[in-house]
Amino acid sequence: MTRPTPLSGFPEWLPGQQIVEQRFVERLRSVFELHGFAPVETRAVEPLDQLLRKGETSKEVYVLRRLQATPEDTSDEQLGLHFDLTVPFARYVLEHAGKLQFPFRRYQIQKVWRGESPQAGRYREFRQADIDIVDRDEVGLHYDYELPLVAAEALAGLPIPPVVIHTSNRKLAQGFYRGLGVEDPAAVLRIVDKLDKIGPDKVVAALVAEGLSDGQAKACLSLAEVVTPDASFVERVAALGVSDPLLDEGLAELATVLSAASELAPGLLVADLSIARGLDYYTGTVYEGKMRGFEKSGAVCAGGRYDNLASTGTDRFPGVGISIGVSRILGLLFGSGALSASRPVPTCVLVALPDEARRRECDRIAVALRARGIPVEVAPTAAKYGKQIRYADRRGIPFVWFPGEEAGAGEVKDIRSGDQAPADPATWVPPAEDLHPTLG
RNA sequence: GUGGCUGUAGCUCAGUUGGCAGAGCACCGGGUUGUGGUCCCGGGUGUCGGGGGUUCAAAUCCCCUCAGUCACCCCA
Repeated sequence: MTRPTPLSGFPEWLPGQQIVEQRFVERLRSVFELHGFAPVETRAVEPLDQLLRKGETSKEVYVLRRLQATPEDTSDEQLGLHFDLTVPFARYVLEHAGKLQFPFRRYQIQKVWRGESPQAGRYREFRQADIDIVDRDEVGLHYDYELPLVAAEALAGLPIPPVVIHTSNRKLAQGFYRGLGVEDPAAVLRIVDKLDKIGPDKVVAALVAEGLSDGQAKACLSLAEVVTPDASFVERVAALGVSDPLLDEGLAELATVLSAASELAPGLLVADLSIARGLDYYTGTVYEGKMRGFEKSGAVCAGGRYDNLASTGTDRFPGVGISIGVSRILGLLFGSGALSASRPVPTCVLVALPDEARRRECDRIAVALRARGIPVEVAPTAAKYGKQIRYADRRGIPFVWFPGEEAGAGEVKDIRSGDQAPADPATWVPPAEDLHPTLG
């Protein structure tokens, strides 16, 4: 048996990192629930036609197939692993609409799969944390600022660099391009989106190469260069002299979002009219959150409004949502050594074992401590005390408990300070910050 | 999916025109029959990412492949 090698794009964390991820997810969940979002989990697979209902995402989807399937057997052939949590949620809403109350707010924290080529912070299997609100027929515009603010609040409570959510509106851009007489708005969006990467001159050149006139290209660039912390982008766009009803609609929507956000949580959202990307089901507001110091590594959260994702012939459930890239954030910060747990094991106390014959006595000490919620393990062997202390030290376990010569007369040592004092397993408590591993 | 760079011990890396696989840190044992970290002594712990080829001889040259990374594409 040769040693297994990693699988490209399928990261696995070490225990210390897994502890970080769990703390991280717990934090997100608690903030989501604080805002009244209900938990949902969907199956890992969806019918392929559900996944591909919108846009050209087929190349990203992993398809499921039974190993023993005969060529004639196509029963599973239509299943694919979900590549995000929004499409499965839209399906879930339609399927359970009769049992849900609208507007429906849910959070969903699960892994998703995409057949992309991996890079730093970019995986084929990764965890996302989504919040979405859907409603029947119409979903209120106020949700367009509520959701990014909840996501920002959840992230702000974690020991990570600040995240700023860049916000734009698909209608605004599309209306602008239409008013300008541009033929292929999608191509323009793709080019304009690279502004921060390739710079204004190359953007104009690429737009001209796409068939735009010099004037059109410069107008598109001017729009993309608009970045404001509040609703003042409206005047900036108006000054560009393009008029179109869809543009006006987009401007009004984005203005509502930005004026609310700049008042409720200054600095978390910026209007950035170069933001164009994201999955193709977005129809209005779009978000792209960037983490300070990691702007080049792409968005750490993203989302937007989707008016047409969930609809049967008669019912329509528009929604707005945002997705936090848990694996990406963790991968980037682990890679730069900027995030770790205070210790790679949950254990708070190691009960030292003086003699194998006294193991039962040590077990009783452990039981007494655990009964009060203190994570404890008993030393694996009756090695020299020096080795047992080192066992704890290597794992970052802060306390070693030494049983006394007589039952109940033990001592506990803080191995960081070396302080050691008599203690009773029935009453001793560690400092609150040592009870469980913390993020740092 | 396309292209560039990289891959040697747990980690960071050295390894000459092809000639016995190395260093620092980490780790293990002992000094120290029972309270660690310092210090001293001892130990290399390795399919040189994997497979194939050239050669008397390959970590070194060639081909393929896997992984990491960067750019593109796309995106969390």
